[in-house]
Amino acid sequence: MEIKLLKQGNLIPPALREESFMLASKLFVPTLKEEPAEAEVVSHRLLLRAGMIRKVSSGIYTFLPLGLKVLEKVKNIIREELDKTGAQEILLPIVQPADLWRETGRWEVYGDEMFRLKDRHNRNFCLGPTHEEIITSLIKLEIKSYKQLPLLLYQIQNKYRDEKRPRFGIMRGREFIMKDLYSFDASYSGMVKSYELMYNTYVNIFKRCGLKFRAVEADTGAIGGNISHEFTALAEAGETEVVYCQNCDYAASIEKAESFLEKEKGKIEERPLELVSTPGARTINDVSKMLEIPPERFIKTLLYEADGKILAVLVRGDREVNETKLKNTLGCLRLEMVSPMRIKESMQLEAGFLGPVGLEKENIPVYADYEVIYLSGAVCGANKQGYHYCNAVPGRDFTWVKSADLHTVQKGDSCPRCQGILNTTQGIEVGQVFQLGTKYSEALNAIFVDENGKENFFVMGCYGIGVSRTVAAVVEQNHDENGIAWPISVAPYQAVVIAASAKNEKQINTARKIYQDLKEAGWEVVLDDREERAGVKFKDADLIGYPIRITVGNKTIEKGTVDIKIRGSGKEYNISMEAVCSEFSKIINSLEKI
RNA sequence: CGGGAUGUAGCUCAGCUUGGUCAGAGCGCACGGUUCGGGACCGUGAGGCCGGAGGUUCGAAUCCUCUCAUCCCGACCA
Repeated sequence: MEIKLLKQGNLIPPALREESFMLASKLFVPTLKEEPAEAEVVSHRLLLRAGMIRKVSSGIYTFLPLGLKVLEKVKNIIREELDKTGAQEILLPIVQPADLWRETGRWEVYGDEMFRLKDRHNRNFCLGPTHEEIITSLIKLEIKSYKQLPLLLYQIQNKYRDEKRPRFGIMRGREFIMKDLYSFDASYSGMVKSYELMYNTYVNIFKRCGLKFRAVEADTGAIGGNISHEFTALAEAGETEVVYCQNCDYAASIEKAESFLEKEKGKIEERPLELVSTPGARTINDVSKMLEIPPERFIKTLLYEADGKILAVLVRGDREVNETKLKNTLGCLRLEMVSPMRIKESMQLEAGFLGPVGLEKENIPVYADYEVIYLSGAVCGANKQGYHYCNAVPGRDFTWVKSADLHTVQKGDSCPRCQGILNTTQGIEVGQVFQLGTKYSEALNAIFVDENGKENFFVMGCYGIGVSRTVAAVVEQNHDENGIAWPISVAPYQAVVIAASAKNEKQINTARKIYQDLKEAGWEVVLDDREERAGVKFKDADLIGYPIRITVGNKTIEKGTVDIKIRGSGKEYNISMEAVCSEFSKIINSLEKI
């Protein structure tokens, strides 16, 4: 008997089942009046307070109904734009065998950041931090001919990275949702076309999500490949620094950004090397003041340990070493600065007195930043406690094994393209696109046959969007002191209809009518039917961030009108009840254009 | 992984220095009443073995040791 009922779906009354999702009295949206103690950044705080997410463990979150709705909106925008390009959606597994990762060498490279696990047979697996291996092995088995190319495949999937320090809620989680797309082409030129297609698609996707963003040149990091761009949503809370030119369209991530090399800037008349006593001056600033020579005429010497080998890096005194560039120059896996303690123990010297002169005798290879080798008389440590050299000339007084771009660009530097002035800004990296080439297809021996019957490696690209992070970025850019103000495109619902007093039958019936009309017209609307005071419902509406709020109350009901308030702009309209549906469409249209 | 901090009611916190009516407040929740277009008010009530384990003590939320968790800064990172 019970089974029969279940089959017929009669256990829940149809009316309740249908409506409970859109009645505020039934919606599972636990809003918080007070600031959660655990949250620091705006998006984290507001997503918690608006009842959209809850923390389960550090960096691991549950999405509640409204949070999930937003997530799905973003996903659908992504799907729509990608499907337009001919890309096809698939779903790859989260649990992946270690063997596959050993083939590309990344089982080792990924290190502690990878969640690893064993099955009951003691075989090694990981929770996928990314999916190049698994998709390449799929393509290797299934795609044989150039006639099947190009192929664009994507998935939206949970990814796992055991971050050393998860933070900022869903902005940097250990479990997060990502869209990743992989392109397979028969040639490099084909790959570039796929890359450009994706680049343009990303622009459309992030525009539709209502984000202010920039596409910047980026380092390729652990994914590998040559050319890459990051899509960075501009936000104070962002963790990545972006460099851009005030004059031309050059923009790059701080890891990648270069500055124009001003060879003549450091030129002065060469003088003989001079040892000067600088007791107690441990920093460049100290010595600079003591000798009255500006920091840009200093050479900063830093010791690093790269894959177990000690080396020295030289940058100008006013510069910071860019460890990403250094890593790329050295081609090493692990890079760490040698601690001042260790320097003191092994060289009987405080780190502040390190210098390049005589380092070759110590068998320490020297890597010099380009800017350093154009200095024609610099101050540097003398490798002797309490002493510095003046007038050190590169090539004359010391040598180096390699010179390269090793410094981090700073605000005010010159643009490498046009020599305009560079500026910096903070951002949230919401997407990144890579030209991978054949890195993975070679490692996994993934081959197709071309039109001449010859075997070739697939030429690949990969393209990621942090979906959950994008949600956080949207909140960072669209909020005020009262809460979130969702762009219409990703809002969990387009509107809320509030009966100022739910106990007033006339009000609640009118509100219900408007709600049903809008719903029938195809809009996503919530009816706030809770028996709360109006203020409570307004506060919640602002916090949750419904783009449009329709209020039915005593102020207007006698006149046969309702109030419509736009969350983003704060604009209010008083319109007649009959016109609600048509006005609503107009308002939505105007909001979509913004 | 280094540095700092915090764990007491669903949430935000007080109490810990000086061990003994210290199991507290506000919000939230339940019930009753008054209110009703910007997080109202009054009353009543439910709810916590004070993160966990060990120790010191006649007695521990409070002191000591260990441990776990969380957050912040740094390092690290598609």
